[in-house]
Amino acid sequence: MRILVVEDDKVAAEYVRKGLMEAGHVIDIATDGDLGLEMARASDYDVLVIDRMLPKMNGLDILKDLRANKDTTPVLILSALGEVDHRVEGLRAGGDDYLAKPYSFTELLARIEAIGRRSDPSGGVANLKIGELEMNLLSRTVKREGKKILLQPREFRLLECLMRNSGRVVTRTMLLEKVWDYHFDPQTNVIDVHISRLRSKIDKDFSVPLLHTVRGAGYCLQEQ
Amino acid sequence: MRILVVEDDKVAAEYVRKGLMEAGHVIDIATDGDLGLEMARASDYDVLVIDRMLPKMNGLDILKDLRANKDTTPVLILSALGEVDHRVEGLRAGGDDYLAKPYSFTELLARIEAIGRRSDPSGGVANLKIGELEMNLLSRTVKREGKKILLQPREFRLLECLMRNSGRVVTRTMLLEKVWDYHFDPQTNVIDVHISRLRSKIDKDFSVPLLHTVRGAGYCLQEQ
DNA sequence: CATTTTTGTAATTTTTTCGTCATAATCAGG
DNA sequence: CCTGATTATGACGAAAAAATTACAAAAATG
Repeated sequence: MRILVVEDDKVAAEYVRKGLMEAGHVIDIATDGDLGLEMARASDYDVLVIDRMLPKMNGLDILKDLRANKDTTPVLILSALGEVDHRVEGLRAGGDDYLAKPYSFTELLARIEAIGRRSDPSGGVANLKIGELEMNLLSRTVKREGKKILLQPREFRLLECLMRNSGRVVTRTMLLEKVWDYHFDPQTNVIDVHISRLRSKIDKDFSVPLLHTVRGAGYCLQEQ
Repeated sequence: MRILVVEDDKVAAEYVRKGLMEAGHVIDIATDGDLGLEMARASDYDVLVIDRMLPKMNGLDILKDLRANKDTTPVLILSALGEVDHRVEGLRAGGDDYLAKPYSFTELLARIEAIGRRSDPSGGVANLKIGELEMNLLSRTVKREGKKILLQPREFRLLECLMRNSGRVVTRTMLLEKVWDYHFDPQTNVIDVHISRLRSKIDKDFSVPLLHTVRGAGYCLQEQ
């Protein structure tokens, strides 16, 4: 795939370029917003990776400009902080997915390939679905069997993380990192408490549980 | 995988240990350079994670010493300073990868698994299969003839070890090392008990047994 | 600035898992 | 067909992990 990375931090950009090249893609790098927009317009990329914070022109403005001109190239927005509103903003502006720093390269690659593979670029609404359980990232709503489920912000992030990794075990350490931004062990049972609350909302009133505990490791969201 | 972490900051080391354990690996920790080198030499690890700055002996010196003695175990170098030349230094000394602090745990895990996979390509397979018996490492589930089998954590590790060595006899000593992380003989029949439990789950309800006893030696998982 | 909502902590209960022991079964060699 | 050694199995209780509950702190809201 031809990928444009708009990122001002040269070390980070170089690192991403190297990794994506090894994965068999062709990469261009733009180090500021103006250049990024110009390159995105001039050339036909399969995916754009845009940092939210950029010199000269904000990442979201590039995205809005492109979308205003009917450009439907899939866009992945990188944001520095995992704040709730900031994460949705990228989608609102027309992004196809977002990723909060610090991310692992594996994750970045997976998401780039996911949005690049998507057949209908226009319908790039961020929707996650496991069995009868659906999550819409844009409207921040969750449904199971059509019934609306109200989640607290933290519960939403927890479920989002589990849904993005459905079918695989998400360890406690990973949850702390992805959902709480903790890079240490808080020595409390925050996770247990929130899992319990989440369960009472998404599993309690339904016949088949989706959220399974994996003792000694973490949790796994899966059908059956 | 068996992983040695050489890191003097005990809190950081404990955090990494916990995370890697949840991810299903066996971890040893060395809190200074001398000890790290000694342990790396004495035991056979799949991956070494070495902090660059250490008391008693520099991380790079450990690495150089190992490489000078033809030890090719994959090494991931951790460094507090993310500067480019340090990265090059680490790689030049024989490291397989380099990660600058502060890093995300997810990224550390991804890299450890990546370099571990490089030396043992079979290590990265998500599914193990012997005849009709299947193990999914991502969701940590086991099936035989399509039927789900619930295993306890220790039973799962036991089966994983047997499956990775299918067709070969796995000795009791090997099982103690890989499954229990015991480096001594517990003088009890733990293994027998767990083998018995495992059998009752994977073989009992099926016509052909897969788990065979090899008297005086150990056990062997095999078709027929 | 008061009120409501949301989140995190701590205490408690419940569940699960593990290892040991006691005893039974099986095997191999004489 | 014994016999000693090895392996198999079942049951029990301690320990660990996770679930739940109630409450307090913190954050958001108007």
